[in-house]
Amino acid sequence: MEPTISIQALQRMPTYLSLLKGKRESGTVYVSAGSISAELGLVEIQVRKDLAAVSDGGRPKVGYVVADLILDIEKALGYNNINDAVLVGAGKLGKALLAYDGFREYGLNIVAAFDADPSVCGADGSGKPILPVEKLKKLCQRLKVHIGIITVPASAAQAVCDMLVDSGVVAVWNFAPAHLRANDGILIKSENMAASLAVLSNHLSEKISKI
Amino acid sequence: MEPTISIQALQRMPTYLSLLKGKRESGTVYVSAGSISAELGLVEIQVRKDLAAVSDGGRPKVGYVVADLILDIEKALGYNNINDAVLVGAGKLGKALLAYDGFREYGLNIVAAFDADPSVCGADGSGKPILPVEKLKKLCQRLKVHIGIITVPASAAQAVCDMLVDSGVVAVWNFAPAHLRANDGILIKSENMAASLAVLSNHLSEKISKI
DNA sequence: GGCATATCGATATTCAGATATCGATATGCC
DNA sequence: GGCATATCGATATCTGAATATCGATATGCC
Repeated sequence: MEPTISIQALQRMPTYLSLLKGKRESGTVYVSAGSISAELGLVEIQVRKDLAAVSDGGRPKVGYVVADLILDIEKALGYNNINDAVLVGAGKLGKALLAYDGFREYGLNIVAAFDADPSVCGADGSGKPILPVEKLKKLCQRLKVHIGIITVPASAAQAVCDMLVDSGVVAVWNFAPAHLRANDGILIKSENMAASLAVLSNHLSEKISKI
Repeated sequence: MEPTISIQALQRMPTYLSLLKGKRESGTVYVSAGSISAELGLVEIQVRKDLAAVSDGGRPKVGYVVADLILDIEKALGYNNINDAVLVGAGKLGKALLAYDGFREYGLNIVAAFDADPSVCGADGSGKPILPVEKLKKLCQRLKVHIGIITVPASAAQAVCDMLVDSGVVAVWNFAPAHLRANDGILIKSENMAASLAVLSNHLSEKISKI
């Protein structure tokens, strides 16, 4: 194992995981790559290759043991050790993410939010504190936080990113519509809605023009 | 033109657009692929190839005319004609998107939200109506809405997707952590946070294990 | 126990996108 | 006007992911 899974394969893992957990609930013990692919609308080959990258528990004629496969995937994803994260930018989106507790399932725990505007600081409805951004570095270092979530306007995003990296963060989840740069070894994963909209919009304009 | 731009290139367009608009504001008239790449931290080649896919206005020694380039990109993306959209699932995320008015800039206008739960229906703080899901099809057909946004739980996502397609939607923006299927010609763009988290988490577990 | 079959794993092949190379062209200086 | 240079566009190579092919192996029936 440990053959560095491709990004795309990694991104499909949560889907497998969710399907497998459903199967486990309903008491299914074995599952084949073929049945998974049929249920998810993917091609069998891809499922098999993805699973091969994280597990070697597949047996011909039988398939995979559901419970084992779940553990293998979770291990590959690192969901076992819950990761603490900080969030910077307590605007609308920031607060929505802060209040959303579904991330725990994926091993993510937001411990605190930060904002440059002191008027929004204080306790949030979610129970998580919103702190002045000056306290960011200290808290990250004290709690050994390695994940930072950016929900500030685009213009401030790069500065916040630098600040996070300086505080010891090695994985950044960026929701600002900006292209961020950081040294090697720092992973930046952008949730760029503008980029998605570009794809949708382009598809639509091609589609409509054909009508 | 019209050489079907690659998805990845499309997704980079909003970044270019935002940079270019900044330049236009500040009165810059010409811009070269090299300077763009430097400012965004990309490689020059890629910028040139991306721009070549949407514009032929580049002149040696001079570069591109900022204003023309903006128009070319917007034309390729179809931002000129504002697209109406409906949103299904007026939960936390749904309401946040509904209230966010920044999408207009990208040519997207959410006209109404729908929910299966009648108790959340009515007027929203945003001024957009939240309607019972039974009215979805009629409204889509009447207003010729072609974009649907899904913010329901994963278990309901596929059903909602089918319903949208049946109502005439050809581009689906999916925020549910589920893999959706639809006929050819229907574009499904998923904003899968779980997938992103998988990448972050995996990076982190590899990183930490090395320490 | 042997054979048919479901299913996996390993090894090609193909494809799309990213990167590199090189020639072409417009500008500006001498 | 001619030459140096910035910058573009076209073509070629490389890389990584998706897809296809085929042999290997475990099960269960006869």
